Amino acid sequence: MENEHTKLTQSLEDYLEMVHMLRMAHGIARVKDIAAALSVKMPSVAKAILELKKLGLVTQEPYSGVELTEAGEKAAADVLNRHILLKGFLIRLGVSEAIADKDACCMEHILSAETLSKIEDFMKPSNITVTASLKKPKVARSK
Amino acid sequence: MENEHTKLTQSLEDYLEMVHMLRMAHGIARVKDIAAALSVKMPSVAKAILELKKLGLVTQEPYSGVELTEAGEKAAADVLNRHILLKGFLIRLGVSEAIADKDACCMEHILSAETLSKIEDFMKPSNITVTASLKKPKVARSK
DNA sequence: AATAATTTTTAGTTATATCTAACTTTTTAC
DNA sequence: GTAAAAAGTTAGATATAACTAAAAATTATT
Repeated sequence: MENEHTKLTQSLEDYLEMVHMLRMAHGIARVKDIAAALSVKMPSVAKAILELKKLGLVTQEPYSGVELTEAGEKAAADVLNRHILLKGFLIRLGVSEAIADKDACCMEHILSAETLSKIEDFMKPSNITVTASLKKPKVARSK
Repeated sequence: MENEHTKLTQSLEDYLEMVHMLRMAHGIARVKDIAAALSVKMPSVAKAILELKKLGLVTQEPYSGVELTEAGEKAAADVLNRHILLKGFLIRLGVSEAIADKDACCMEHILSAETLSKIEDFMKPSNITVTASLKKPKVARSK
């Protein structure tokens, strides 16, 4: 229960999420790889990791990979789930994958629970959008 | 043509948009009202206005209301149009008005042109979402 | 095993964006 | 028309989040 209710900054959420993704992809989250993935320099990563340590979300032996605590794992998974939901949502709207990924990455930090919940509803398979047929009927209607 | 291509920060976009809204609503945008509307203190507004002046987006006689330059008018209208589009979009998804307004206010600064364009498409009246009938048929089907 | 290369960390700088406190100008009220 | 109140400004502090430069530790090469 510790400091789980300390609202993370957007930046720290990004770092936490990236640690999670790198650990899933390569088993280990190195400072160098986090920096490359987020397009920042290594000292920026070092400072962020220090913050996340203070918040009890990650641990790190000096000069080695970053690990997630239980609370960190949960927080990272939350962010990642929002990312996945939003990316899928944008793709459903017709946005290209690269842009959907980029925009989801911004949206994941700012949307309220209510909006996220409505987007979840929208993504349920029973919600079907009718488009083309109403715009440009391709076949002449019978009479 | 001046410095129109200086990408504004999210914060400066908010101030510019608020100047525009207050001028439309009350004819004048006072420091005090901008501060109240954005929930910041007056010195924060003063600094922001100084920045916007440097960028050639607003003018201000000392100790009086803030005016928009032509470039400022255009930039503010852009932000406001995004706001209106996004708020309507969220409401269409079922989000309450207050939350739609709040979330639109964050989204308006971060979404790519492509995503905004797809959201515009979605909002065209010919796009109709079919929901309830597929979830819970209220009438027994014939046969 | 010594040296070179890489990785990580530390220290210090810069920019943005907020704040409080204090000062100035303008407006309002008597 | 002066005194009080309100509005605006200036100055200085704090926090976040990035950077460069340089030091320290680890890993790789020969």
